[in-house]
Order: sequence, then structure tokens, then C-alpha cells
Amino acid sequence: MKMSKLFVQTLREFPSDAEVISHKMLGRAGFIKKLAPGIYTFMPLMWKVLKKIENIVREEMDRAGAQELLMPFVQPKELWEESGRWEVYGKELMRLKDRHDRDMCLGPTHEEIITSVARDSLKSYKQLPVNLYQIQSKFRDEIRPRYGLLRGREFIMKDAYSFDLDEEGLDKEYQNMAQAYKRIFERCGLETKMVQSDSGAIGGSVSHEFMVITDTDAGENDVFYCNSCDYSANSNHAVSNLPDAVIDGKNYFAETKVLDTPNTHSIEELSEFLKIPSTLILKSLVYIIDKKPVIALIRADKAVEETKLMNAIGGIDIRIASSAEIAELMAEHGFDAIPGFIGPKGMKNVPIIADETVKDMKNFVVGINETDKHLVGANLSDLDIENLKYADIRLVEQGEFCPQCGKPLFVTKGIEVGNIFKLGTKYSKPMNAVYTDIEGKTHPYVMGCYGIGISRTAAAAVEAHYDEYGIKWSVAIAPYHVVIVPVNINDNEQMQIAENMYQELQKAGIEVVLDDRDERAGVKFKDADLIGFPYRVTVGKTISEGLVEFKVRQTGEQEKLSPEKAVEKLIENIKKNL
RNA sequence: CGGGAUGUAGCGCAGCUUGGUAGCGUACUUCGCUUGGGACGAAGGGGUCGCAGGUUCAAAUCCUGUCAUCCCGACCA
Repeated sequence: MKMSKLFVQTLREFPSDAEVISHKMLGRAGFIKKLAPGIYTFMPLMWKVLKKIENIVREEMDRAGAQELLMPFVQPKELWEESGRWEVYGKELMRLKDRHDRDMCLGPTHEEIITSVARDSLKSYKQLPVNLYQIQSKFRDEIRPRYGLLRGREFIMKDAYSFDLDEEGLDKEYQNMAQAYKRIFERCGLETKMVQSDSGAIGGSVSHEFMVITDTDAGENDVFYCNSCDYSANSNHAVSNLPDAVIDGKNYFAETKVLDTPNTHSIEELSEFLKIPSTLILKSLVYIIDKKPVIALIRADKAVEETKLMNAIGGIDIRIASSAEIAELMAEHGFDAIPGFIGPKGMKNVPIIADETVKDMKNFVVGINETDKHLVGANLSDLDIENLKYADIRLVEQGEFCPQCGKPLFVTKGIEVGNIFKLGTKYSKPMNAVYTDIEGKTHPYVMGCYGIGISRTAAAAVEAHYDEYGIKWSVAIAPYHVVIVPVNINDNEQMQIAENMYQELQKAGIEVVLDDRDERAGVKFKDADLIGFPYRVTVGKTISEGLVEFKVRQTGEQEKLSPEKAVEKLIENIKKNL
């Protein structure tokens, strides 16, 4: 490709609406163009990158025994009603109506469709197991799209679905996919961590996420990991052992009684007022889960992990209650306490979820729904709560200990580029997707699903590999492998040599760009660095000695070689890294 | 949903306080000159100033409404 013909426009400045590195770089280097929030045109350079990632994914999925197909973007409401998700999926589902006023949606994921395809065709145990996948655009109307390609409303995804006879088959396929994913991300030049995670709206039991570890803001997830063993988990799923703490208040409170605690609106104020550690306070938080209030109880020095709390109730939407909603809840129970003095006592019309660690607390301090008062030296049995349930709803924090080996846990940011779920019969059962076994009995398929964000992977690669001058693509996913820069296109010798190398490399199957623009060398170098070609060959002043300059973008290393040697070396290096 | 900010040329911005029909940088076109890290000079093309009302002789500028975009937050009691 001649640079003069390449459809790309690099910018002098970063786009003003970009926050994270990948968004800034991809925008400035002319890879993407925004049409609407979270919706982008993939310009030719970007599209080349995406196709390369797709092909790596294809090769590895095929190698793992999966088969590619393509399902529709537009899906009818009926299938989503069968699975029960038409109501459940909420506003994130992009809905539309056809000319007959029938409800449709743009696919955010394809469990319903694939299950419907499978139940029509997979009738016999002889046909299983099967793993089917596709690569296409997905649509999710995110609350707040941001970070460029990292959280878009329209994005490219690979989704695969496996159908097995039983749990054992699923386990095997799950491992098979985990291995395939490792190879895929390695080939893309990305270091990933496979972490345990919550299975979220898609449902199911076991799931893992593949995280690209990054120190930038783009890492939206907290990942907890142990350096001494292989434990690692997303914050919505992580568990930990707590360090020792005072959780029995017997040395502070001789008896159970109501104390005046004026103006102690926060945990800090309360622990200061009573001169006790916050580990002796039971904190009561009001959440609204699927529009209904829920009270969460947790040791006051710890925080609630909202996804865990939501799952404990089986909800799909959670937020903390507003002060108006708390007032309403109080009034309904005949109290008028303000936040800071709320407690579980007497709250009969609302589910109460206590964190597991609350079981160990004794003689603690708790709000009793009277402003400026707390009950001290209390135990849960004193509070007479009928609607109480225990669950792990605690947010793990740095400084706590590994649940497997007891060593300290660490936290880091990660970008989720892939995930794998064991779905079990979550979809096959309600959608009556069954096979007939050898004895003529029917069983629902045991399913798994496996996703990779193709466009997000590309953005994560930029987050992982860049410098102040631009992107540093790894060879396997770079839009082109090498750029040849003749410093002065009016110099016949330079142009002749550059042109020859260009031809030679193309013959060898190398993807090469010849920067034939009548620009000063500085402009060409800046663009080459910004776009991030893995290799650059400069044909310039050293040509008098019969040499060209060979430079590696990722490492910065450079050397002078004859044009023939340079071509040879490029072919060798590039083939090795594909 | 709540709060804040911003909408002026492809991109980045000024002008608005104090109304007089639009400007800078970059990008684009042409010419000259230059050619190893975003040169220089000259001449050009490109904008119903987000949209709709209103005030006024006159509105990018003032008023009202509306739409859009970006950021933060969504209450840890």
C-alpha cells in the first residue's frame, strides 16, 4: 500500500472527548471515528486490526473443534420471552418495532437464538457435543458508554455456545475453551489473567474472565490475586480471610442497653463518640433491588459488594436508596429515624441480608431506628429479626488474605477481554431444548457460553502497548507489518531502493506501506510512530554507504543494514511473530 | 436518574462580559522554497456560530425553550 493512497488522516492533537489512552491514540491516529456515543466507524487501519484479531480467534476456535456460523442481529421478542429475559434485560436491550408493530431487538448476545437453532437440529445424543460460534456486531445500550472502544454500544464480539450431554462433558469443553483463550490472547501479544467472576445477567454457575492487567483508568474491574498460589478473582466474586480484629464488645459494654449518641451520623463519628473500633459496629444499609428495598447488614469497617448483594436476592438491578426512599421505608414501619440511626430491628416488611462475617460479631453497636440513639452490647438474637438471611456480600479489600493459602491478597486493575461461563440448563430447560438419550429419554442440553470482545481486545492491546509517540502494535495484529520511509522522494536513488524493497517484501507476503508522500522526514516519522507500524525502514542519507536504517517500534532498537539484509531480516522477524 | 460543563470550518480553539453579520492554529488546494523527527513564505477554498422562538434597526453575542455532547455522581448512613 502506498501511503499517499491509504485512507487515513492523522491528527495533530488528541480528540478532546477522549479520556483513556486507547481512545486518544486510536482517534488521533485515524483508526476510529465516532458517530454517536459508544458507536464508531472502524476506519481501514482499524478494520485491518480487527480482521487480524478475528482470524486468530477463528483459527484457534476451529482448532479447538468449534464451528462458525452467523446468526441474525435482529431478533424477535418471542424468543426472549421464552427465556424470560425480555423483561429482565432492561434498558440495555436495544428494542425496535417492525412495520407490523411487532417487537424486535438488536442482539446483545445470542443464547436465545442459538438455543432455538440447536433444539430444532440437535435431537440425538449421537450429535453431541457441539460448539458453535460466530463473530459479529453486538448492541448494548449502556447506561454510560465511555472509554472509546472499551465500552461501546455497538461492538464486535465472538460468542460461542457449547452443547453437551452432561456436566462432565461441559467441564471438559470449559477447559478446552480456557486453553483456546489463552492461546488467542498470547497470539495477540496480550498478557492476560484468568480470574473467577460473577456470572451476571447471562446466568449460570461457574465463570471466569480473561483480564488484561493495566495500570490505566481503562481497567474498569478490580482484580484480586494471590502471589503465592493461583487464586485470582474479579471483585464481584472475590472472597478473603480477614485479619484479626476486635469483634466482641464485652470489654466495652457490660450490658445491653440503649445509649444516647447525639449527632453520630457516620461510622467515624459514632466510633469516636463511643471510643470503640468500627469493627464493633453493625452497619445497616438500605438498597433498592429491582425497585424494592432491602436492608444489608455488614461490619462497619467493611463495604458491601453490590453485585454479591444483588445475587443474594436474585435481583438484576441494584442501587443504594435515596434519603427520600429511606424516609418512606421508616414511615412505613412507624419510625422516623434519619440515616445514621437505621437498624434491622422491627423492619418486618423488608428482606434483611447480613454478611457472613456478621455471625461472628458479639456485643456490638447497632442503630435501632431512633434518631440520636444506638443499642450497645447487642447481639442479633436481641433484635428479633425474622426475615434475616446470611450471604457473602462483602467487598474484598487489599490487606486481606487469600482464601486458598492464607497469604496476602493484592489488587490491580484489569480490562475484561474474554469470559467463559458454565450455563448448565439455564436456557435449555425453559426453552425446552432437549436431546434423546440411548434409552429414548429426553434431557436438556448442558450448555456453556464463551465470549471475546474483538474490538475491546484491540483497544486493550493499545492500552498495553504504547508510548508518548503513539501505538506499538505487536506484529500479529498490526494493520501493516512495516513502513518504508524514503526521506526524500525526489531523490531517485532513495526512491529506487525503497521501491525495490517494497516489491520484494510484498512478494514475500509481508504487508508493507511505502510512505511515498512529498513530506519532510519528520512528518513521516511522527506518523509512523503514531500509527504504530512494528517495523520501520528508513531510506535516507546512509544510502551513500549502501545502507538503510531498520527500526523496531516496540523495543526502539535500530541498526544499519544493506537493503537486501533488511528485507531478509524483516521477512524472518515478521514470519516468526505471526 | 441527579449535578457540572460545553456546543463557532475535518480536528483543536478564540470571539460572547460591553449586540453592528466571524476569526486563529492545524488539516485541505495552488505556487515558490525546503527535505533525517510534525519547516518557511505567498495566494486560495471551506462555517445557516447545535436547533427553535423572543428582544432589537441589527443577535455567535442578550432572554426563553429545546436538542446534543462530555465529565462527575448515584448518597457506604
